[in-house]
Amino acid sequence: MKVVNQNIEIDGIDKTILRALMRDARTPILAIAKEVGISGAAIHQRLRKLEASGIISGSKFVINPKVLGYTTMAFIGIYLDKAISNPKAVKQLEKIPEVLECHYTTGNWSIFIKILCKDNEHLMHVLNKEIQSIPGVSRTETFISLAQQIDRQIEI
Amino acid sequence: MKVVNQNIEIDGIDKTILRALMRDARTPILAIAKEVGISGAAIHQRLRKLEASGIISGSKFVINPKVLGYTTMAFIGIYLDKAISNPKAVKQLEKIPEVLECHYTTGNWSIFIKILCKDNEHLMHVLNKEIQSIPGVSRTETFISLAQQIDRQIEI
DNA sequence: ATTGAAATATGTTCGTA
DNA sequence: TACGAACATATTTCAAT
Repeated sequence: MKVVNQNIEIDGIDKTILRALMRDARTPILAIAKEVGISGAAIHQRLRKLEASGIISGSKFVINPKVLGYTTMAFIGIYLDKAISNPKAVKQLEKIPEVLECHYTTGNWSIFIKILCKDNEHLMHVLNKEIQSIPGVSRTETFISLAQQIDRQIEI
Repeated sequence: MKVVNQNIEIDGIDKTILRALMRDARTPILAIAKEVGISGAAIHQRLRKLEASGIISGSKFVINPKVLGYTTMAFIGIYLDKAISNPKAVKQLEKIPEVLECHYTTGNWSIFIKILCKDNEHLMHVLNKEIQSIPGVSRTETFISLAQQIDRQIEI
């Protein structure tokens, strides 16, 4: 597990910087500087500090999967045989690009995943041909997302 | 529902551009230009086209919640009374910053959410005080994520 | 669609307070 | 920490192909 600095002091200016960049990673430093009322150089220096602290884990372009025809999101609870090691199953799941998230969870399932497919037919294929064929997968329970109402990061 | 252009032709160069920016939203255009072997101006023009197509829905700084002490992720299936309208419940969930995702799903639950809390105590508070107190919420089922192994976007 | 060059805008460094 | 000025890079526009 990666060690991260847990002793960070984030003041209001830092929060403004982070909030602006969480909304739009390309917000110019000088636009933020103008908003908070200090110089661009100071914003730049604070950004360096925030990066060093580990609080920023990267910046990403977010693509809209619907435009590419991916309209069917689903959550799948997976039951694994005792025999198979969970990490081995995760390695197989990593090879399936439709799997966007994978968690070990408490409760009945061994593994819980989020997948994104083009349509129900595609979902069925991934479920029956890709996931069910992983050694150790005994049973799955699928919940299709009919609509996503909230999608955001934690509040700073 | 937002209308998006479904008739997009994405060639290999577009894919290289998108993949670079999905990895790091601040990748310089000229670095991409060098990688694919065409001019910066051409990359710039393709980026404009991709933005106009709607395939890019934004760019974000990704923050590492662990550094802020948020270490407990959970998924919660929510049962709603027939009486309450689902959108009303969603409106209440929007007010809870710990709720990162919210879906209408097939299956037993009316609503399925992902939440991120500092610890189990915090999770219990959000569950018992914030979520259970929403009018119409009759019962919930909680699955705590012990570890997240995969977290990514769809492959381009 | 692509190019190179020019014009703008933005990011970064540094000496100083 | 913060500042401004100097400097280095990056983005954007444009006429031409």
